[in-house]
Amino acid sequence: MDIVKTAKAPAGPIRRETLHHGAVAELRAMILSGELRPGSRVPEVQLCEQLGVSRTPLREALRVLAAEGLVELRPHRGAVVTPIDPKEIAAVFEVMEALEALAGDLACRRGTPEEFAELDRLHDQLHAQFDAGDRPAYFLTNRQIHARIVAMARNPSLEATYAGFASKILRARSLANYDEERWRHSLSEHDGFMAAVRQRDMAAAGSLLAAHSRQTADAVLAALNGCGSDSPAGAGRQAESV
Amino acid sequence: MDIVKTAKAPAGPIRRETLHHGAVAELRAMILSGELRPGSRVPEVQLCEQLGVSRTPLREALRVLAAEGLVELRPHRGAVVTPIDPKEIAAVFEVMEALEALAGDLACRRGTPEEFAELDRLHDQLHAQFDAGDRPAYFLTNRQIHARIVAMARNPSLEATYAGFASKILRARSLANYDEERWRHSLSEHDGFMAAVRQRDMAAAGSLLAAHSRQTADAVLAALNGCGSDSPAGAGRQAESV
DNA sequence: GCGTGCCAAATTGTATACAATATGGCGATT
DNA sequence: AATCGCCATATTGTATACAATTTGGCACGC
Repeated sequence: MDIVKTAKAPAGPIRRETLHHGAVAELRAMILSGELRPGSRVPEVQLCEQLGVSRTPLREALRVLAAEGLVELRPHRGAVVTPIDPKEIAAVFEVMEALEALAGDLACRRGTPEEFAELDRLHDQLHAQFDAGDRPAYFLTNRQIHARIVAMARNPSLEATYAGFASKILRARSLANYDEERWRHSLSEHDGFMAAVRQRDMAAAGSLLAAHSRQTADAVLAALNGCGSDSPAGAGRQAESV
Repeated sequence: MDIVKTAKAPAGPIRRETLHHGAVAELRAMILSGELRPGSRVPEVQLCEQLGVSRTPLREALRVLAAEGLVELRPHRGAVVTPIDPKEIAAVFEVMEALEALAGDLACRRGTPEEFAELDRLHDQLHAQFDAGDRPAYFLTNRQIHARIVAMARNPSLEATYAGFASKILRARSLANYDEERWRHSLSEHDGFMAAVRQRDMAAAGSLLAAHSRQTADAVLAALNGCGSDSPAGAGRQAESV
């Protein structure tokens, strides 16, 4: 077999960084984009030739993703992409709510004028994309706004934690697009916390962001399991997903 | 076809853990206990024979710990135990405060009577250990109490995130023992939030736990900055650490 | 016909061998 | 004598080979 190091993977060769680091990025993207669907098994050798790397760096990448919670490793049974468990997503949103509140508060305290202006620009863009009915663009801008707010909090630990939770939510959301009414309501919530942010009202911005997260949680969870009961008090048992 | 060995007993773990999984646990313990000091390099081969494993599982373990933030990997330069950065610890505490508040709130909503009773028992034990002047036992019980509260929140994501942050704080605290006055004050804070917890007062428990976390942060950060930036070797200054 | 025990194939877990890169020392040159 | 450049060494990054374990199937017995 000819191992051609110059072989270009379709998604891009991994050259500057180490192979396993690049493999982590590739695999994470594949999981978040849905290319690797939740619950699907992940045969090592198949991914090896798909990414153009050997088993060693690929396995190291899988361990990292397992630590992030995106895949699950079962000894001697292989790895599976972590299934979307409504219970778990509910739990994630519960923490996310607190993180959003914290981020909103800190962002108001620590953001620079330039950052606030950038936030305003993105918010206008969000409105334009809503008016244009461009859902994908809207959601991208939406994520950028929230990421921007978190960055303004000047807290790398918060930023990293937030990113991890956001990725799990993103996977769930990709399975559950919510309807027009929720979309409109989401935009009005953005109007709300942006008003608080403009006034540097830490308390209001935090609680409005938390409320926005809670509303999003309700919509996503409703779309996930249909019944959509918003009772956060769940039983302690973990439901095994199908 | 069913072999009875596959019984899933939560308290009866089969020692089927893979080598890299065990290596992760070993290394994490070594880092948290301070056996591997912050900033020290981590030569692979040396650890290999020390742990009795080959390089492959060890490297996988290092990747996992790097994802957790306990070690840093520099390409072709080896791994180092993540240094204690006061800035980072401050950031960690900032998030921790929000997590404690959330945990306290949820624990009041979802804890069982047995768990509340257990909490009371641990709290009494804490007092006894304070009266006995047994610092190590006190801090162990302290951690157990907080872990118990987080468990009562019935949120695995919160629990995992909390554990990660707690481990970083633990490393910092091992370098910085705080004084008698702070110790006494810490106990009174425990009295405070325990009173709220007993009454299932979610708001009070959350805010008091957050305040306790903030006070702890002040003490730890003060001790960290007092120690200076770098201590060459473990001087006998910290007599009762851990 | 159905259940049980064993066996073979496949896949993962581990170890070792090879290649690439960073580091420290040595010598030549100015 | 000091500095720059090169090279030897050591350590990490990667690939492949080997061992262990699970799983599905099959023959045998009831």
